Amino acid sequence: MAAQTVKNALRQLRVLRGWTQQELGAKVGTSRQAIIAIENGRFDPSLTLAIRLSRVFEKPIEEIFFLDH
Amino acid sequence: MAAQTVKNALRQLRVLRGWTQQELGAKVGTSRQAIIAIENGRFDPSLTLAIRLSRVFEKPIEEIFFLDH
DNA sequence: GTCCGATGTAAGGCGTGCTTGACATCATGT
DNA sequence: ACATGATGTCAAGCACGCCTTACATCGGAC
Repeated sequence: MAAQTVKNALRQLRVLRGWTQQELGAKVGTSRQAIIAIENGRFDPSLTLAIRLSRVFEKPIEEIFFLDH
Repeated sequence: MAAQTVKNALRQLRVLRGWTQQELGAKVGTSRQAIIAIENGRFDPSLTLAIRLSRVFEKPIEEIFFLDH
């Protein structure tokens, strides 16, 4: 089953900027489905993708992704 | 090909603190071999592991892992 | 010269991250 | 009624992250 261990603020940040999932995917060079899966907690992004996301949102990784405990 | 796309300052930070690879692995809950592979650029850590590493080094992820371009 | 800690590599295996393509739903607009 | 855009799901497939076990090397201490 999978399941993510990291929570994230992707959807909130994306909607705030008025971007669609497809637009965000294009910005960071990944697929629309990958964005959906990450936003909905089906799995965690790779470190590479997390860094790209933090760049397009102009926020440090620690303010986008949260690991419990 | 594989190969990492993210460069990191793990070895430098680890040696500065006088930790062995095994000790660092234990601190972040991973194996000695995984630490070696990451330090030597055989692959990138997962986001979860990157966050754990940033915590034991008490440094933001951006100061440990570097993505080109 | 031998032991041991630290580092490194290799192989087999498993779950996950991500891809492409196809299809479903719902809201909005015409 | 129909089209379109945004979101979501599913499935097959591939590469990677990480594990365990095992073995090799090198340096320092005795």
